[in-house]
Amino acid sequence: MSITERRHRERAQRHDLIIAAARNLAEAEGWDAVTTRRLAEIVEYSQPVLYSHFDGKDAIVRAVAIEGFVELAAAMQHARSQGGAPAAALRAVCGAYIAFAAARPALYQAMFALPVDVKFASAETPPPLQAAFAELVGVLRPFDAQPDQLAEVTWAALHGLAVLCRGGRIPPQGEDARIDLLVNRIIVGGTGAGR
Amino acid sequence: MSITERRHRERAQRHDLIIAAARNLAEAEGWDAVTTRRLAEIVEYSQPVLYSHFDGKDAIVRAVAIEGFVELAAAMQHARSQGGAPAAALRAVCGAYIAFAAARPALYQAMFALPVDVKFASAETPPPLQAAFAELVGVLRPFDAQPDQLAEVTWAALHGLAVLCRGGRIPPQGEDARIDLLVNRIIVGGTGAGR
DNA sequence: ACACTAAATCTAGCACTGATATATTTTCTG
DNA sequence: CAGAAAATATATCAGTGCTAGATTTAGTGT
Repeated sequence: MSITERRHRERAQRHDLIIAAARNLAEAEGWDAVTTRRLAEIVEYSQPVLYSHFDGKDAIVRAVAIEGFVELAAAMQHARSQGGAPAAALRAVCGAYIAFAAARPALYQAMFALPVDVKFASAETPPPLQAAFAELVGVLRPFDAQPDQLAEVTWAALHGLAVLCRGGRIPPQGEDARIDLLVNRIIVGGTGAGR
Repeated sequence: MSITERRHRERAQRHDLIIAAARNLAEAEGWDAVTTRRLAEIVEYSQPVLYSHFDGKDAIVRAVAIEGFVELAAAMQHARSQGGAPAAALRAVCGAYIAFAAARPALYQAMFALPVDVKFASAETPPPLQAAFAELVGVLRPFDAQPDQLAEVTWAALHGLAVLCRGGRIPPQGEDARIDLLVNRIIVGGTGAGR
């Protein structure tokens, strides 16, 4: 059965190759340029083979999005482990979030704009996304007795900053100051964990 | 020249009819259902007439978005004029923003997701959007010496709440509590206008 | 009132999209 | 080595935004 194993391995490789192709193409030319035909051309197979790997184009985008959640969770965890004091850690995590969104706009777009069926706190929530959210909850715990709710609002604020800045709605140069402002409001306005 | 005048009037009516058709169709079936052919069918003209009114589909969406900005500005202004104390007014404006986004999801999507070229603080910013932003700046002035920056962050937070809630990322039932939390953090964490 | 110009509108079509049914090749099995 | 089965490719479908050319409609000059 070694030959069938090899074929299975090659199929798995091609699976990953399709995801990588979609991600690279989106990052280079935007998601509009990601068509099934261009993906097939990059992978050097015919177009319909994509449908033997994925249920459709949306499934490919969703696979890219999950890769993004993994990396975002890692970036937030890394930022948290670096900063020492609670306030510094919070600032680092927020900064890492914004930096991630700015550095990989197409990836971030796949995670939050394109698919409509990935929730935060649900049974079918992708584990990486749960991990990223938990990271934010953890770093917010010192500042509120209800860190879950605070994490939702903070995530919303970070997401808003990221998307408005990327869309050009908000000038990019003030982004650091806005993060400082956001973090300050979280810190000083808190009810404290012991309340 | 009365006949040409009538034709001009009819053209203007058709212009508005196209925008209304796009908006209604998007609100009823989502923006994916808004195609040039379906719009032409609704307006009961051939498809290419759309291109004598607009530069393309994006221009139609942008026209809908600008209608949205007008109504959002009005809603925020109304909310501000109702509330008395600064804190109550702020809460009312934030609530009105979220309510607007929740009540007209497709319209809100046109305003913030689809077109990529509408800025907040720029020369070519649509006046209604400037007005809406100014409304937020005004209601935030009692709470910070730099209301512009605070308004950017607040808008980002509101936008994030709206879009995450709509996307199902965040459970809808806690939205009011999240607004309360956001407003509280803005109020108590402020540096004050006179500092 | 009629021919003629110009504007408005429509028909037909292009290149492209995501997706699928069918044909063809390749691989495994008896 | 023949036949079954899996994997891949060709050809095609309906639908998209958009546009060139034909056609109808309206306004003008005589």
